[in-house]
Formats: sequence, structure tokens, C-alpha cells
Amino acid sequence: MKSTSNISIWLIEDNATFRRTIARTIAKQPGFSCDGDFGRAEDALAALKTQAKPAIILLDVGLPGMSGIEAIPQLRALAPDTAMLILTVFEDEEKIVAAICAGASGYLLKTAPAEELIRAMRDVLAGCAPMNGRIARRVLEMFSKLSPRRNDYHLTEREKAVLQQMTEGFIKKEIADHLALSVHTVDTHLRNIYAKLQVNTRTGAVSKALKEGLV
Amino acid sequence: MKSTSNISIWLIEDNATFRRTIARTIAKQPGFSCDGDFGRAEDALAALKTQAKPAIILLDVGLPGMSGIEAIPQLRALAPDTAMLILTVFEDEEKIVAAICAGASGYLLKTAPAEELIRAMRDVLAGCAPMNGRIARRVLEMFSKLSPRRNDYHLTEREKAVLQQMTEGFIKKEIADHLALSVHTVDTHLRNIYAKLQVNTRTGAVSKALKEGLV
DNA sequence: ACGTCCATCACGCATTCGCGGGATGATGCG
DNA sequence: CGCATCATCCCGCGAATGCGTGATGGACGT
Repeated sequence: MKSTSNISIWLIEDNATFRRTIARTIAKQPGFSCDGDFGRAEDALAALKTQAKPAIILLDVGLPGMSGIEAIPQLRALAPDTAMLILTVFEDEEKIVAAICAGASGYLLKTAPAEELIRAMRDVLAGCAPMNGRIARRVLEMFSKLSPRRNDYHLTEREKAVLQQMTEGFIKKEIADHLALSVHTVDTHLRNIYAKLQVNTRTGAVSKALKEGLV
Repeated sequence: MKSTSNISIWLIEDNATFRRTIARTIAKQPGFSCDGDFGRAEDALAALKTQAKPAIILLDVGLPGMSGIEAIPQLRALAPDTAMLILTVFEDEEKIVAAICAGASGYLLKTAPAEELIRAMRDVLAGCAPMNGRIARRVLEMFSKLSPRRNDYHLTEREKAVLQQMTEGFIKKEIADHLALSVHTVDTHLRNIYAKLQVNTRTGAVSKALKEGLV
């Protein structure tokens, strides 16, 4: 336990020179303290098991051994409330997006001036995610791809209701009861759904419905 | 068809005064032209069916009738390449996140100065998404919630394989053939899966498997 | 007024499924 | 060496399902 008011930062970066530069920048900043610096993600993981969790971990993507991106889920498992900020030399979109998927809280360019580094750290503690527009766009695109409602199988309202009930795991009889129908009617709807979705089993229909967000 | 080089903007905003203000701001900007302004999303949808698609649509969330968020998917269906920028009075996170899921390209505060509006429009055309840190954080959180939902039901490898086959829509016999097992064995695995997942139907198992990313 | 789509209900039959039993060998662990 | 777990296999029964076929009434557009 350092000073009660200090925000604890850890740093994972293989370049020792750069690591020291950053560490000094942080230490100079009132309210922040750099309590740990590591050249490998493995070392930080080991340290997390014994030491107090930091508020923020600054994490290089290009590390020897375990990459920064691989490390994120494991770090997060040990320190669920710690913000993970990615440090990158340049804007490698693929990697940054991967890091975001892995659970990063934002990212910083290594070329960013000290003030920006500090501001980003304050931002992330305040609940904001440092992220530039290009990355943001990529993330948004992933979202709209992730919820692809564009495939329209022209299911009627009733058919959608039946399909929805199916995804809940109900059998025909239960669906019939819930929708106040006879099993025969449910059966007909089911067959129409099969035809429209081009499947021939309940599981196939449920799978397609969930994967394509039809419910 | 206006000037060939002008970027076409549409505006959907129910407050007529504010709408005119924005329209004038856009019109004054060299390279931009406000080719359509609507008080209701329905009107814009109708116009999209007959007129040339704009490059950008500025869209208020709080509209009478169809809300801006509801409108996005329909607008996008008619104009897949148009960027949708959300206009909000204040930072209503829930709505903005909903808009992003619906396919918005970014968002702007109505209180933002004209320069910021113009810059955001240029940004979005350049492939960047205007989005502030707080929203970005929300989006990141949704991502990390969405991907590592690794509830462990202690399924064995064989059970996972069977479950996977089920999500493909295969019946027991087919699964047995694909995994070179007897139907009886598949049946036993299936029953164990049901027990572990606490379901009693194939659809329930498939649903749980897909929703929780077990496959 | 006519056709089309939809929701609703019905019967019959072969297949599949859910689930109750029980059994064997392989493997890992204390 | 027991003990537990897992993967594999088997039987049988009643229920649920898939699918062909058919019918009725309402809504909607033209």
C-alpha cells in the first residue's frame, strides 16, 4: 500500500529505455504512481497473483513471448477491475480491434506526448475509453456485422413467435399453450419456417435463428 | 443533381428552427450541400425511394412517430452506403448504444459548435466515427461482455462435439455417422449434455450453446 | 369480385427423440 | 489397488416430431 490517494499504474513494455521513460513520466505526475514495470506479460501475470491489483495496466502489443493481446484475457481474469490501456507504435487496426475484443479499455500511441498519456489515464478512470475515430469506426462496423438483421426470410409475425418459442427450448405442445394455438397450427407454422429457412430440423431452425438474429 | 463535387447531406429533425439553423450551417460550408430536410423519419424514407441517396444523413433520436433509432435500419436498407450520424441533445447513453447497434456511424451533440459538426462530417466520410470516450467505453464493455461469455459446464470433448453437431441441425443418426459412433452413444452424450446444461430438449441445448458461446 | 396470403385447425404415418434401465474398458488419482 | 470419471455401447417404450395432404375463414389489394 503506497499513498492512499495515489492511483496505481503498472507498465508492461519490453523496451527498457522506453519503459523507464514512461515510468518516470507517470511518477512525476501527482496522484499517480508506477508500482510495477515488466518486460514480459508472464511476469506481470505472476505479480498479479501476489500483489495488489493496479488501477491501470499500460500494455504494449508487441511483446516477446506472450503478446499483449493474448495477455489481456489472462490479466483481466486476475484483475477484473483494472483498466487495460494498449500501447502501440503505430495504428495497427487489426491488432487494436483484436485487443478491444479481448477486453482492452482503450489505446494510446507511443508517440503521444506525456500530457496525452496522463489525460488518457484520467479519462479511462473517469469511465471514458481513449480511442480514435478510425478505430471507433472499425468497432461500429463489427457491431453492425455482428447483428446482421439484413437476411430477411419473410417470416410472418406468427412464425417469428413460434421460432422465438423454439429458441427458448419449448416443445410444440408448450408453444401451442403459450400462444393459445393448437399443436397442429404450431406444426404448420413450424413447417413453413423450415421451408423459409431451408432447414429440416428444429435444431437447424434454432441455430439459424440465433446466428442470424431473427429473434 | 447539384454541383458534382458537393457532398449531399440530408437532415431529419423535428424542430424546424434548429433544422433550418443546421441546414444553413451546412449550406454555407463549401463542398457540402443540404439536399433534404425532414421533420419525420417517414418522410425521409419516402424520399429515399425516389431521390438520389445522400452521402450523410443527420438524424435526431427524439422524433415524433418513428424514432431515429427505429429509422436507422430502414434508412440503411434503402441507402446502404450512406453514413448515419445521430444528433442528440444530451448524452443519453442507452439510446446512443442502441443506435450504434442499429448501425449508426457516429453521433454528434446538438450543442456542438458548427466547426465540430463539419469536422464530424468530414471525419465520417474519411472513415472515422465521431464518438466520445464515454460512449466508446460502453461499446467496449458490450464487446467484452459479448465475447468471453465462457460459462463452463464441464462438458467433455465428446459432448462438445455432439453439441456442435447439434447446432448444425443434424439429427442423432447423422451425428453418429459424422463422429463414427453408434446412435446409442450419441444418445448418452446428449443426455449428459442435457443434464449439464439443465435443459431437456434439443432446441434448449442448441439455444444455450449458441447464446453462451459453448461451440 | 376475385385471387393471394395468412392464420388457423385436422389426420395419418414413419421416424426420431427423451429417458428409464444396464454394461465394458480406459484412464487418472490418492 | 480401489474409486471416480469418461467414452463407448446396448435395449425398449412412450411421447414428440417431420411431413404429405387437405380445409376454412379473414384481410388486403386490384
